[in-house]
Amino acid sequence: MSENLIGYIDDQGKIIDTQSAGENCTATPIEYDNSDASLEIVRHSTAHLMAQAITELYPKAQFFVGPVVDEGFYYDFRVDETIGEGDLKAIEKKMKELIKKKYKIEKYEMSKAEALEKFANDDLKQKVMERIEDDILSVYKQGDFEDLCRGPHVPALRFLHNFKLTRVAGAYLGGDEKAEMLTRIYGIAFADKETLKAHLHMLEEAKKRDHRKIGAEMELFMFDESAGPGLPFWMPKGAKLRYKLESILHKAHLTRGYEPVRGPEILKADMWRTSGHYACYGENMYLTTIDEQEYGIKPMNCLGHIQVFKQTPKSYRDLPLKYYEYGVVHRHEKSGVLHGLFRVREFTQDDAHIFCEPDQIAAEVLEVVEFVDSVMKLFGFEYSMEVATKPEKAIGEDAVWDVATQGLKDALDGNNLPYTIDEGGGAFYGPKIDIKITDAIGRKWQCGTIQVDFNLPERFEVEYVAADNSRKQPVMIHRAILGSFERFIGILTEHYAGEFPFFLAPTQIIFVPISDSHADYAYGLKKKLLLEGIDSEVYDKNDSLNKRVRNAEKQRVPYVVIVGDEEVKNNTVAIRDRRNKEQYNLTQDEFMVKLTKQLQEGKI
RNA sequence: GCCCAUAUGGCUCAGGGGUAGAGCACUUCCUUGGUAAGGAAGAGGUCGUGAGUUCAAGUCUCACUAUGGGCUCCA
Repeated sequence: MSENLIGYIDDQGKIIDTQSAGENCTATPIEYDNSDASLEIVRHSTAHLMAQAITELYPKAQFFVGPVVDEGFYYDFRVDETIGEGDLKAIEKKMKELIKKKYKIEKYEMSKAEALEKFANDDLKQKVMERIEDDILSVYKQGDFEDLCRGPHVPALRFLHNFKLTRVAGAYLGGDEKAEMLTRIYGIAFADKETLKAHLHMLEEAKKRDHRKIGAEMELFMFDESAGPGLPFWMPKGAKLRYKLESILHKAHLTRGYEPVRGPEILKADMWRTSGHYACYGENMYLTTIDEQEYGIKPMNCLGHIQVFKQTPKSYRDLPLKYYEYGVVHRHEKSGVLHGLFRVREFTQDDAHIFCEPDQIAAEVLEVVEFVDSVMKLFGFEYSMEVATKPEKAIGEDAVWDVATQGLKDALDGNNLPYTIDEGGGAFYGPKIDIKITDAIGRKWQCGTIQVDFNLPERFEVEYVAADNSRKQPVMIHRAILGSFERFIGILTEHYAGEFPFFLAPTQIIFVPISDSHADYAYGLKKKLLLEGIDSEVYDKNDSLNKRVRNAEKQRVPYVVIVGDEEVKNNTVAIRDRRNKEQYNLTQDEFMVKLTKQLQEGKI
């Protein structure tokens, strides 16, 4: 038996640890390394080692569950003391001490009845066992420490050298908001020191891309305590960036047959009652009273678009009719979930509603999916799609839901587009396809969404005249591609680490005149560029040339352009191309052609 | 909302009971320099807010506010 054998993996991909496998196990051996199977065992055992250390430091600690997760492992437990980040070091130290004791990890089994008896004094273990259906339970033992556990585990503690406890957090027992809150400690483990170090380094690098940090450095956006949480302010640089993104999207909508509309920011509460928002979404809405009338600030833009649609009679010839709006919405998100631009209380959706006949749904959904794809390609994003089904709080009949849900699936299936299912994740008025983007540190964020809705047209008696002169009800497809400008710009910032492509960069060029006498030439160029829709700055402060070049370079601007006697005389520019890391000279005309061409790259 | 942590000039951070420090940024002056920090002088904070303990509080306690890490991944 190899010294590095820590388990086996059978034909079904199930991991069997050495404690469970017999002497003559024929399954494929798992060696101690950084493979997925190996790390799963190692991390699970490290979670146990941590629990053992916590038991020694906090003898009264009671443990709930300690699974392996995507990014390592955690253990949930209850202690009387409060444990902070500062306590992690002590726990790590204790873990290292325990490793030196060279315990073997042993396994034994007992009936569920015996286990219930054995852990009779531990209500958390009782809760764990409630959720287990098996009749035979296993217990793992290392030194004095015993824990009910399904395994798998490494044979001995010596395999657990390379770990790091990363954070301490609170977590509800069983993820239930109404349940007690336990303490959770997260950690990560690898098979060797180098990989652990590399992983921690990667996390550090990801932190540098954090849009909150870059947003402050580049003066894109800000929050203000006196204004309120989750309410972003756009500073000039951020507003320029946003304006560029909006412009790109405007054209993209117009060329795809969408028409702009705009609804009011607040509507009478009765309208929200009719729509179902009051009942299903009321707790997230901001309500106010004006002249003894209750009003609701819009959390969605649908109602405005419906009213516009209803204003004039519509024919089947008008369908599909696509209205779009950069709709500002307000939603009362729980204070604890606010997160930079990713989760705010006021944001602007790139929202559209497509009114169409039922047999047009598939084609329209597909067209939206293609729109999404071209936007994501423009920015080089990986994304995934998810079909979300009927949630607990919902309006409309099941049969209608089934038709709509199937419609979405058919549109994707028919075109071989991969997707997953999010059971119960739909909007209260209909099922949806969510488009999720992965951010710099692997978190997934919902951006675009496509939702089929039979309910609102019915509730608001939306109609069109069909070919046979009868009145029919259109289907509404709600859709957003970026989701919100706030979140999308946050993700873009991390994606590019602030080094936005030319067509998005808030400042596209910084001119550095060598001396005062060259400033006018630079200002002339700046004006010329502005007429082409290109933003530039002239850095003519009284600093040394070297310093100005250095500072300009640090601004994450695509081009730094130096102008001196040479350039003024020949009508040229000396370019420092940051993106391509090269320097070259161009005539003014060549320069303009190059830049206007680059602007075109932002077309979809 | 809940658990834990954090909160010092525009930014990054030091100071841990005796009435505030550094670097960068900012202002003025000198320097007019050909590609990553030239020099000098100066201004700016009562230490998130409010209470409390103390002869004395950024510094200790409590509350509040804001920010950060989490709250699906099932022995």
